[in-house]
Amino acid sequence: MKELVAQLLDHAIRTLIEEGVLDRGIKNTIQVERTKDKTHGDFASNLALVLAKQARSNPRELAQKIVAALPASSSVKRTEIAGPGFINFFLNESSIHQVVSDILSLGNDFGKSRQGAGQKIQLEFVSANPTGPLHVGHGRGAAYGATYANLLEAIGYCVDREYYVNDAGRQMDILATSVWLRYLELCGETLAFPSNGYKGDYIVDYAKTLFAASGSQFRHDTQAVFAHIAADEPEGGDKEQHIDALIQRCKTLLGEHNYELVFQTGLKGILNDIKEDLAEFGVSYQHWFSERSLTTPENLVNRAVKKLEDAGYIEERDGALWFLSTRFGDDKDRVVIRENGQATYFASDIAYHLNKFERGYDQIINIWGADHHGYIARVKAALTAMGLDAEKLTIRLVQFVSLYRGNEQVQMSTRSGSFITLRELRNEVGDDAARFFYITRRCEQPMDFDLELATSQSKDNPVYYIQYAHARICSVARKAAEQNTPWNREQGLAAMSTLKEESEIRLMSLLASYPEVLLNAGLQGEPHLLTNYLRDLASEFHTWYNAHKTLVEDADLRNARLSLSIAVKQVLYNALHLLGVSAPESM
RNA sequence: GCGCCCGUAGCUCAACUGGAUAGAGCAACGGCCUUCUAAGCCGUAGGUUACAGGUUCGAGUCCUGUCGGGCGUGCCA
Repeated sequence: MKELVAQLLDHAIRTLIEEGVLDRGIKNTIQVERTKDKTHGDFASNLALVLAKQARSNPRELAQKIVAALPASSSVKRTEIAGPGFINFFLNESSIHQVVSDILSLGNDFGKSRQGAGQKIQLEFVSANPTGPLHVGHGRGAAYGATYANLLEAIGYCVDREYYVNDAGRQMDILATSVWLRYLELCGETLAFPSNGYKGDYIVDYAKTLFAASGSQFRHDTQAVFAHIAADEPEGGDKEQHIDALIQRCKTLLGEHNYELVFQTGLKGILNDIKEDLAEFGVSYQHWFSERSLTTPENLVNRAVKKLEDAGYIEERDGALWFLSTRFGDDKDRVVIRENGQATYFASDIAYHLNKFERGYDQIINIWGADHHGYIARVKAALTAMGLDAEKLTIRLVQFVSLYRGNEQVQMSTRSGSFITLRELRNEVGDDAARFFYITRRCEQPMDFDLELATSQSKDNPVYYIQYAHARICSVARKAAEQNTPWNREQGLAAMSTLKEESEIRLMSLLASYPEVLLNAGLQGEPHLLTNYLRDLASEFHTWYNAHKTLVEDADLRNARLSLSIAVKQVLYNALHLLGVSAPESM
């Protein structure tokens, strides 16, 4: 309908150009908006305001000329010029009613579009290091990313969801060593656990798994493990040096094969936990991409560095290899290969993005925690340096979640093990409320999550309000069947003109705007537009429900109202489904 | 210091990316169940959009500066 109005305006402009009223070279980007205020009609355009300057005319006069040149349409009842020169369009009733019939025939597909035309988008999100369970910050990225992907699919894009598994690097060695030390404790050794190790209880669980599978075959006595190891922080030493020395000792005592076995016990344990957690949260992926796979069998990291080198953007300084990212606007140059010959995390990232680009996506979207924003400039610099189009890559930052219990902020740190996990949050507030709550705010807005408030069950969770509207409609439909006057769709659609109440017209108009809201939310990657819409729709429905009885004597009116109700139910369902929230039939 | 994200009602947030009188939900107050689910509805109250300039028909939105908050600024991941 919005397109129709735009077409009418476009036609009018062309007529005016032919008549010589407007210059041939005039730039006309036609904007049509749904009005906030129904006294302004159903749609409004600012076209005359935008063109007034180019046409050297005052906006209201120009608006009059445009209106005069508008072709007749069976959908438009009348037009009006208002305010500084807005053109308001009032639709006639039959075109307002039409949406109910459209929704009923399209069903689950109502609202979807082909805007994306099958373009391939890769969406990478969460990608938390597999060194511990997901916490509430990851939960926000998960809810946001999963919903964003759903929205893109709904508007015609082909989406690959991917999780980048950081299964290489020092943090993983710390994890493996932590598991081994806990395992030694289970074997009966007494030791001082390193202050920089992973202290969470889950580490002990994986140590138990290892002990159950392998007995004490990896046991070494404490003296041998800690002999000549640099002192830990509490003893006045450096905790980093202490843990690095322990890692080396662990590798030496276990040997390559056994070390890998301990390493895999920890990695698989955590990864399975993460996968299960996300699956239960309704978050699924097409690919789990291993960082280790970048180096074996083919070393893509070396190839990426070579590409940069061939392009002339690598320089050796102090024994390390530097990527000259300042040539592309970065603040400083960055090391890719360290003095000790090891690739940096950044080098892996370059290789990973090279790989993404080689897979032939039309667009690549990364959802990162806000703490990674310093990486945007350097990653884009690397892509440009390799001759790739960095514009294809969009990085969306998700700001942190601060947890509160009442007025007290909950401190979180992965290393110390004192954090709230996503699983704990899900168990406390439920998956529906968690999914919904996470995306009600723009992702670049920091979020305060008050557990006491969210766990207070009923009122404060907006999701119930919307689900309740859905359940109410189901209840009415059940009631209609019980009293032997089940919904008659044909009769209802034929009698739409009996729906004359103001709230009924508003409701239909709101239903008609759903495809536009979905399109906007998807293109802009802002799911909160959809949660706002759902609240509005539920509110408009509840208002109508309270004011006007659906199951009335008059069969025409009853079926028309039932048809409208079922259409509302369908749209509630469609939107909730995209958000990963259930639509209960009764509550 | 520099870079990024922000600053809107007492609180938590919107505002269709520059449109008409800045809107919701909590919290407060007053009404509505013999009636299809009261997890609901109706009404009242709440604002110099941090501040100062600028751009134009028109600014919460864009540009500059100031103030305030969060995050980042490793040969860590």
